[in-house]
Amino acid sequence: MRADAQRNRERLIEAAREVFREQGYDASLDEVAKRAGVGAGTLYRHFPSRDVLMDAIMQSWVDRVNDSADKVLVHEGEPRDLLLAWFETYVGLISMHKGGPAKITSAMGDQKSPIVTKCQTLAAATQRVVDRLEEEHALREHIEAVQMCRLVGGVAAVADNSNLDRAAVRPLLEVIADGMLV
Amino acid sequence: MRADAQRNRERLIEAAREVFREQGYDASLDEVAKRAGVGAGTLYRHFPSRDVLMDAIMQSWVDRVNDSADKVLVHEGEPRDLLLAWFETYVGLISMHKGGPAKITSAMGDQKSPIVTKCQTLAAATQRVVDRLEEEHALREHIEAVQMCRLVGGVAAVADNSNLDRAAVRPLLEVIADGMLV
DNA sequence: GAATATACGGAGACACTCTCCGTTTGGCAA
DNA sequence: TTGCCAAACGGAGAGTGTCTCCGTATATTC
Repeated sequence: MRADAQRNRERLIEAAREVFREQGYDASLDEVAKRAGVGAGTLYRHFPSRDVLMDAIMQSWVDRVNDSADKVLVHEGEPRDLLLAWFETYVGLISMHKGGPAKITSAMGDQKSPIVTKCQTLAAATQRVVDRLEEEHALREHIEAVQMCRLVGGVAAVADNSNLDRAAVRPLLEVIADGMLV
Repeated sequence: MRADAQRNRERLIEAAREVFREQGYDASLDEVAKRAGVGAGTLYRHFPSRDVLMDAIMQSWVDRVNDSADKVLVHEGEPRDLLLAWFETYVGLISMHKGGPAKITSAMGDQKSPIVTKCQTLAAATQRVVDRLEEEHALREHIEAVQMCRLVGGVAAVADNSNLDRAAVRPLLEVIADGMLV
C-alpha cells in the first residue's frame, strides 16, 4: 500500500472512532471523511460500507475482549457471580457505541457479516466462560455460548435503545443467569 | 374532519400497512404517499412522524393483543407452559413488521413515545399473566411485567435482526422462563 | 527525471425527509 | 342552488446523507 494511502486509512479510522463515539453508529460518513480531511471517494475506497469501517475501528477492541475474559475468569467464587460478572462485562464491551449492541448481536451467527471476526471473538470469550462453568457442573444442559450471546445481547440492545442504566439492566441479567444455572 | 381528509387518512393507513409489511419499518414514506395516491404533504399533515403513522396502523393490533392474552390465560396446566405460551405469543405479536420488536421494546417505559399506548397494552396483558402466576406462587420475587417485556422483546429483536426461526427462539425463551419461575 | 500504477478529491446523481404555499374542494349559510 | 371560505390538497424544492465517477495528483520504480 502506498504511504499516503496508509496514512489516510489511519486518519479515517481515527476520525470514525471520534464521530461514532459522539454521534452513534448512524453518524454521517461524509462527516467522517471531512473530519479526516479527505474526500468522500477516499473513504469509500478504503471502506466500501459502514460495516467494514466499523470493523476496522474495532481492532483494538478484540484485545480488550480477551483481556476482559481473562480478568473475569481469574475470580474465584460462586458460579452465579462469575456468570453475572461476565454478562456485565459483555454488555459493557458491546455498548461502546450507540447502536452497537443491536449491530453486533444481529451479526452473531451470520457468516457473511463484515464483522464476523468480532462476533467470533466475543463468542469464543463467552465459550471460555461456558467451559469453566461446565467443568464445575454449574450449567444446565443444552446451554450454548451463542444463546448466551443472543440473550445478553438482546438485553444490551434494549438497554441501549431505552437508555437504561446498570441498575435497571442488572435484574434482567440475573433472570438470564438464573435460567441457565442448575 | 372533512370527508376527503377522512378518506385520505384511511388510504394512507392501508398503504402504510402494505408497504411496511413488504419493506419493513424503514420503508420510504414518500412511497407510502405515492401508493395511497396522495401528495407527501398530505401524509405529513395527517401523520407528522413515522411513529405516529405506525401507531395508527396498530389500532386493530391492540384488540389482537388482548384476545391473545385471553386465549393464553384460559389454558390450564403447568405455570412454565403458560409462561412460555405467553412468551411465544408475545414474540409473534411484536414481530408483525420488520424492525417492530426493536421499536416497540425500546419504547417500553418511555412515556413520551408516540406508541406508548401500544406499549401499555402489551404491558397490561403481560401483567395479567404475571398476576396469574403470582396467584399460583410460581414466580420468583421482584419479577415485574416490564422486565418480562424487555427480556422477551430483546429476544424478539435479536430474532428479527438475525432471521431466527421459532425453533431457535424457543430455547432462549426457556432460559428466561426458567430464570423467572421458582 | 520520466513513466506508470496507485490513490486522491469533490462534483454530482440519486434517495429520503419534511415544509411551504398556491390551488382546489367540501360543507354550510343564505 | 349558489357563493363563500376554512380546510385540505399536492408537489416542487430545500436540506441532508450515500455512494460513484473520472480528471488530477503523487508515490514509487528504474
